[in-house]
Amino acid sequence: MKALIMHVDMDAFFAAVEELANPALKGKALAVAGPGERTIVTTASYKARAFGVRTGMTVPQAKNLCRDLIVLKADYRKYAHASGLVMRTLESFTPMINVLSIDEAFLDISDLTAGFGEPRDLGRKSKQEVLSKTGLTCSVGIATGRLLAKLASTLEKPDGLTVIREEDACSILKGLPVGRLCGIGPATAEKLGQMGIRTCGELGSYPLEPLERRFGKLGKDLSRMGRGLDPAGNPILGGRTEKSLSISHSVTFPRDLTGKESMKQVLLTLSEMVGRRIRRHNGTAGRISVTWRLGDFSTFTRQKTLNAQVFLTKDIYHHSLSIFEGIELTGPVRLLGITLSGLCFEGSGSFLLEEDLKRNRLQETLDSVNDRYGEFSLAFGGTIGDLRSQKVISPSWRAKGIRNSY
DNA sequence: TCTGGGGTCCTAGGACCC
DNA sequence: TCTGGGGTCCTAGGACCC
Repeated sequence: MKALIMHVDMDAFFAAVEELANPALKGKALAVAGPGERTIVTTASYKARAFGVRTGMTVPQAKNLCRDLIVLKADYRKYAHASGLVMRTLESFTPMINVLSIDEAFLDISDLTAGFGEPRDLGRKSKQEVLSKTGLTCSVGIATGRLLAKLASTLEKPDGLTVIREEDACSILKGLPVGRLCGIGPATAEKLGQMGIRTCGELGSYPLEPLERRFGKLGKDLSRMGRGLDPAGNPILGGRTEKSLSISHSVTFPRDLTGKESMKQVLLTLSEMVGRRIRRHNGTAGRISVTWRLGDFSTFTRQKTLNAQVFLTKDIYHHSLSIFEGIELTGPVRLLGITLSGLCFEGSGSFLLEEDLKRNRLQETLDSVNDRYGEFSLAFGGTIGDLRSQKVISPSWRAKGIRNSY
């Protein structure tokens, strides 16, 4: 028997949570924007969407379309809390759940429909439960695979419920633009277009060989996707918890910066931010990358594989700085970021050198004070407290793997 | 007052080793 | 007096996702 998958996608999640927290906002044209001054709309309420406001627009662009638009700064703590309620509610249906992001999850409901009758009844029941437990609406898609379930959840948004039966998949895909499938973005859609492929129907019936020649490994997946099948090797639902592969922080400056000196202060702050996160999870990093973006949006990275795993702010800063000093900046800098990778979560190990022991104790003291009184209450000289408002979603919100706690 | 921030996966070239 | 070939690690960049 084929697996039956349900995809649950919250409707205008951040905006809906804000409306719930402040009923005066209910039904208003609302946009939630990122941190900082040069920011974009991350979520628009449906009222705002009616004016043409979309995710990814700059705030001025959005306001141009909708004079009365209310713009709120994202408050991830609020969203994480609401998300926890949503996911726990879904988990009460089945442990076979794969949390895809803060507002989305897949459920394997293959063995579940017996108790709920038709798949549609189960979809309806889960929507009711989410609404009654959280006050939030979601859109649900049910199909024989993740690709189609995810597509289905978009077909009747908001507050939708769509079941794609196996026998109907072909007719739905026939005229559907390839870009509607999760995994086919603008670049791939453009390349497919050059081959004369515009719809999923055309993609599914296209000979495999030229697709593989053009796209390599992706070619086989594309062919499957055109026929409504999941890409090969898609992760299995309900697997073990996976750890992050990387931890990063970046900032876009209010105005492009030119002086390398001022950017070093930012590097130190970013080192502290990624360092605190990796220490909180008892991890270490074996690789450090520095990312910078120029005013023209060209983006570069330089990375360094380390001889030893690191987790202390001072060490992260030291290595980032050595990368940064080797960089020749060819213009004003818009964004600066640090990524830790080559992660290991088996603990920070023992401290063989007295010096390391002392530095680690100092770090633990700083971390515990910051834990109690808030980020950057205490920090090495030079960190910039202004970044402190830029809280992030905890790593358990990764777009991959199975959540185990909130 | 064009274009956030945090992620994953894939490719491709070079170094290096056997 | 010719330029094998596989495997692995490292690096930089691109595509895509929410």
